[in-house]
Amino acid sequence: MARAGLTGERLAQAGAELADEVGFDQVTVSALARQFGVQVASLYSHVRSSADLKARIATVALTELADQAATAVAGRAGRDALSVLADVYRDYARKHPGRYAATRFVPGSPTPEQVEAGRRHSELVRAVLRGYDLDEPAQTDAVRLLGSTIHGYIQLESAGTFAFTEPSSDDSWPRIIDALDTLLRSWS
Amino acid sequence: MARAGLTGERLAQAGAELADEVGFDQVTVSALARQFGVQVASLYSHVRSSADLKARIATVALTELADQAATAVAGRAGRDALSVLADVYRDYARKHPGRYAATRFVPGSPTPEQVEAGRRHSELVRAVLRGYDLDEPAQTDAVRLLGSTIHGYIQLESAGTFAFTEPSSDDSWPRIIDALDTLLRSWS
DNA sequence: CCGATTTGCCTAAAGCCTTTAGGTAATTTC
DNA sequence: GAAATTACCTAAAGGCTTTAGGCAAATCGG
Repeated sequence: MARAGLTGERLAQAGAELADEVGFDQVTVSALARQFGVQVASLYSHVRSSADLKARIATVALTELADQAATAVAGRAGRDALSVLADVYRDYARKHPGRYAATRFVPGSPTPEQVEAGRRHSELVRAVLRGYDLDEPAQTDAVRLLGSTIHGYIQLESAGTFAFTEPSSDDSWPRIIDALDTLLRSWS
Repeated sequence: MARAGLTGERLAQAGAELADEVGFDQVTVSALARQFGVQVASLYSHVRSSADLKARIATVALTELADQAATAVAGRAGRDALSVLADVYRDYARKHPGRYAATRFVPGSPTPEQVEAGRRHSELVRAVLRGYDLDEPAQTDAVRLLGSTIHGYIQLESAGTFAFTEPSSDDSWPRIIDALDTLLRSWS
């Protein structure tokens, strides 16, 4: 019998694609095995559990997102950097809803890769904040504010909370980013 | 055989309590049946499906939260109102993590009760914003900003994102609310 | 108050998902 | 080419969801 060539890597990658197609919650070890035309139990040689699979998908997404954000922010500062960073997150969430949902998956204790990815993300936000000259602890407050707002907006938007009401969500978004920029500029 | 006296109402209520104890994701029709000392299939006379049960729990939580917020905001304005409203959400999330998680449950199409509860929430935020004199569309933008930030913060905080780093999450929170107050005051 | 209807809870069963145990065959290593 | 490793398999147990069909308790009409 020919082998499918499964590895933890490929499963996480395929799981990420599957998540975008059917939704992160619908990603199961069974569904993934079906995709590879393989028996369910076979995947358990590469993945410890269903939660482990999801954690791996989360890592894929978190890393991919950090890479894109890093590229986008490079060479920019101030309002420009802030806007581009926020857009990367939002665009990623729209393009890869399953992967984005995966980034919210928190296993009991995060893996080292996830901790590292998390560090990269907050480091990027801090880089953007360099353009606003804030001291500690204000800088940490600002990181939390930006993270909360951007993530919260994406979350509510994708839940449909802003749909069917004027102004459109697309119109509110840049104005909210503008407001954050103003706020950071005058952070007491 | 004595009857347990199940109704959709009581199941939703018990489901909400169970959610706080074991986590919203762990609330299953089976677990609930076990709590009532009743066969699983019996619940299906009162609840259409697992998703229906979760939607009912979401409605319970959304309504409860709107009630508390309405009480807290009554008779307050400006920064005071904003701060109290935000605290109600955050305290509710800490006290009732399962219920709060339930508020994020979005079934395919929301029930009329959920739509109504959602309307109440945005209406409350609008009431708070009356203290800041904003015209449309700025007011809607501001509603979205506040909703995103408050919800986003609670979400990240409960995921542990802010844990183990200085300043404590409790310290950042009021400063972020302050910053939002300042921002709203000077919304261009 | 009693028979008829409704309603609440039950048993049974099928389908899907997770996870473990233990086996066979393909691949790699020496 | 033999030995060791690795990839995938079959089997099986246990949990959750959901539907179908049945009995008994509560309620209603006369």
